Amino acid sequence: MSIPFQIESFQKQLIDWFDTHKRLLPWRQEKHWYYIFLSEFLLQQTQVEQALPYFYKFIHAFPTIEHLAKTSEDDVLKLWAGLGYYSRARNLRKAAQKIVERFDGRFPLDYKDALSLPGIGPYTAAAILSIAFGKPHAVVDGNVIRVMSRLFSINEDVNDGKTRKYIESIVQKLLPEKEAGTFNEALMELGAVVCKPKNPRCLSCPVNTWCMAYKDGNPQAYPIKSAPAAKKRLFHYVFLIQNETDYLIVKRPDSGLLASMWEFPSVQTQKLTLAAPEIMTHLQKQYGIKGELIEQDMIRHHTYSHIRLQYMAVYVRTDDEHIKLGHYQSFIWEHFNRLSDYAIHNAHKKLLSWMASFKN
DNA sequence: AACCCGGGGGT
DNA sequence: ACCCCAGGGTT
Repeated sequence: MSIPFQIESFQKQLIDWFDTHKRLLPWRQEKHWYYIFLSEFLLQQTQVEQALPYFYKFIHAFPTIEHLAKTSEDDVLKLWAGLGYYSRARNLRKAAQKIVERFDGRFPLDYKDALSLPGIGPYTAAAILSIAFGKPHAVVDGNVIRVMSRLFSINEDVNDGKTRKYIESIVQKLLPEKEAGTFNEALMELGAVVCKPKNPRCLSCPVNTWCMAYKDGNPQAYPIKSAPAAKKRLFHYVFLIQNETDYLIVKRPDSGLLASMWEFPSVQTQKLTLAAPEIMTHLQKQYGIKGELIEQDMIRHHTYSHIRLQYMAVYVRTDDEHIKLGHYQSFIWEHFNRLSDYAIHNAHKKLLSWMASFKN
């Protein structure tokens, strides 16, 4: 399609708004590519406010790409714990290693080379190359899709590959060669702050005179999306097992859900209404541990993007020391006060406060 | 193309 | 309780 307005006016209006209204973020102060690189990993599927404390932690722990390349996977995961999508942390470290070893410590300026880095796809490659190096690559993220679908009232499913290509072609036409990075940042900032999913602030929008959805009075109707798949329902018993003074934690498999994160040994069941002897039978069959069930927690809920998990923690005392690993990578007994040294995912982190009530 | 992969914020 | 989302990898 051809853009039904003067593109230069649109660009200027958007960039002028960004210059005066942009949020002051740490990776916008000194525009070193390493800061952009780190922030883009943190910001995948993640809000700025949520990513901020992690950015500071990582910059402090790994001031340069070389520091990041030299660290262990466990250390990266521990720093990432609580942020979710943990493959990002593993890929971040692998990408740093490849940049140091293959590209001499400098970010590759070729788009295909950037795409070859683990954890860097079309969006992140375009974002880093445009924002850090001024290369004319258009970014298409959730914000851009929402803004474009409203600007041009796109009545097609944005989850469809065709629609995605269509939006990409539009953004490429709107992109200014000279200020590609600023324009990209401005477009995403507009989506995050003004052209929000709900209650868009159209009266404050610098480009509302060109917005078809605003003209029609239905910006909230966009973007049009097909219904997501229904979430699976899972049930877990989670065992807080005490041996003398220490608790048992285990390391998850290195692929799949919560890969390589630490947790309390768990079993999947069909329901959460088992009697105590049945619960302990599961524990013995799966992990080879005999013990005494001291106390049961309440049923808790945890929702992932595609799973609705209900789980119940069980406080168990045992004299056993060794366990059957099952699908876990490894196990270790640790004092309650030391559990925070491990990368434990959020669902099980919630159990620490309950544990505090009976630790001794 | 479909599915897998977390967590917090908004309503 | 249910909605939304600053994507990439795998199959």
